[in-house]
Amino acid sequence: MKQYWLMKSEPDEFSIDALCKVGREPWSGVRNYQARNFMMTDMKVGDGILFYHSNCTVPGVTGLAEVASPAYPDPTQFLPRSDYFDAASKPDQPRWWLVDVGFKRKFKRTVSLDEMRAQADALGDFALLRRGNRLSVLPVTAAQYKHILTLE
DNA sequence: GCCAACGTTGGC
DNA sequence: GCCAACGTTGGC
Repeated sequence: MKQYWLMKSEPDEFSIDALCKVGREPWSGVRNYQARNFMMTDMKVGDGILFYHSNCTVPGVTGLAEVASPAYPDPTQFLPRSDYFDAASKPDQPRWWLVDVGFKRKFKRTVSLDEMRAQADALGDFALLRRGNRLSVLPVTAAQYKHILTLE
């Protein structure tokens, strides 16, 4: 059963255009257990992803991607020079896991957070719209995914 | 740059 | 196990 997800990225760090260019990217750097668990245990190759730009002028969904690999340990946790280094994580029992994300397409226009808020009735309970939500990887229902596509 | 919300850490 | 302190996220 195909599932759907929303994954946030700061466009200054890694935008939908950057993903388009490289085609596929290991989603490294997630250091939140809830977000990790989604990648580690729930995501399956081929799952759909809404690519979301955060911390920018117009936050919102800017394109589509897909889960392109099974989960594997995030290599950056073992790199002492990395911002994402985690001294407490041991290679025989990695703490942080990720999946590769593959580019599908860029939206013609951004479906903004404002627009999605305005569609709260149609979208129903949506983790992205919950107050104070800071999760960078979150589940989306098939109905929500479909509805957001109609807003493009 | 501000700040509310929230997760994590560590002392007790 | 509680909770204050602290760090981070992310909208504005």
